[in-house]
Amino acid sequence: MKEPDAPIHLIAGPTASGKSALALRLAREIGGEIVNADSMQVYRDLPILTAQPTPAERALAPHHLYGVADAAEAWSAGRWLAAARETLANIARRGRPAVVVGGTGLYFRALTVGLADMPPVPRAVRQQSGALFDGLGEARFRRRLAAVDPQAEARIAPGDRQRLTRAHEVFAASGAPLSAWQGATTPALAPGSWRALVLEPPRAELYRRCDARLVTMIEAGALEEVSALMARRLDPGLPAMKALGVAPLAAHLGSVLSADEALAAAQRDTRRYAKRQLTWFRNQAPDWPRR
RNA sequence: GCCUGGGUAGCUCAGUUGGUAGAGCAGCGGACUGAAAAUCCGCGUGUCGGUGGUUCGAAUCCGCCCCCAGGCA
Repeated sequence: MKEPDAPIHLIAGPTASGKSALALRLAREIGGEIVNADSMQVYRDLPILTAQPTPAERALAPHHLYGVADAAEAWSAGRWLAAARETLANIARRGRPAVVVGGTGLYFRALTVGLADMPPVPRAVRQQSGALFDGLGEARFRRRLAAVDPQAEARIAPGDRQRLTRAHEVFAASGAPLSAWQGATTPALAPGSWRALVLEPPRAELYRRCDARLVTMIEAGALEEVSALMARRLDPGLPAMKALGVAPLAAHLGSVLSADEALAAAQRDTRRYAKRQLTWFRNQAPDWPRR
């Protein structure tokens, strides 16, 4: 009788919930390898501010997909999924269990439900869609979109420029509506091959940990990280530039905010993010066990 | 102890001549298919310090008490 494949453990939860520590403990216990499922921890420019595992922690078990991209690169769910598939395949080839840990719900969905298999949208097309939206205004842009993808237009909430332009650019680049592409997806992970767990600390405690962590990050050099990142003068629209804390800390470095104001803003943004994550897992992954 | 100014949402405060209260911030709920630490939608959550009284009706007026901040002793 064939031994079942080494299982894949998925550990999800809001920021500051203790996911990384749990993943590390589990990985050491079962001889597994850790794979990052966090959209910001893939960038190497802000290891402190994005709470990446420290070198000491990383020495205790193999870690993958942490700090593998440059902030000047724009990763995406698709880019991450491709990297994760490859990483997981390699781990499986070694016959070791994998522990996928992170807070990006969409990435877990890509793994367990799948991502529409559509061609990438050229940067120029994307810029055109954005410019069109700004030129026409939402109402007229929506009419234009409804002509080619009425389903997407009807589904996207008022004011959601990002999704409206996304639907438009996919049609412009591929000739088929986004809704059609999204019709069928296949999970990257075979059903039954994985086990998931969602960490859900009590709200008050989670917020305390978020607040405390920002203080620790600043003591550990988060400001210097942001300072170095700002010095690169990258496109502010890049994903890495939107990491929590970058905007307020940069504002402090530019003397727009006091240190206290910047800290308070970064803490508040982090709490709000944690709340959004809780909402996502609560409603998008209601069947996953909690702890 | 006396005088003055305050006690209204988690915080800072508004509240016209009495008609069971509203802003900002914080917070809460929700959406989520390649920017997802993103993007967007929705929601006042309240013994008006307490207690008697006047009144058809009190956050608003009166009495007493409690608390806070200043001032005088």
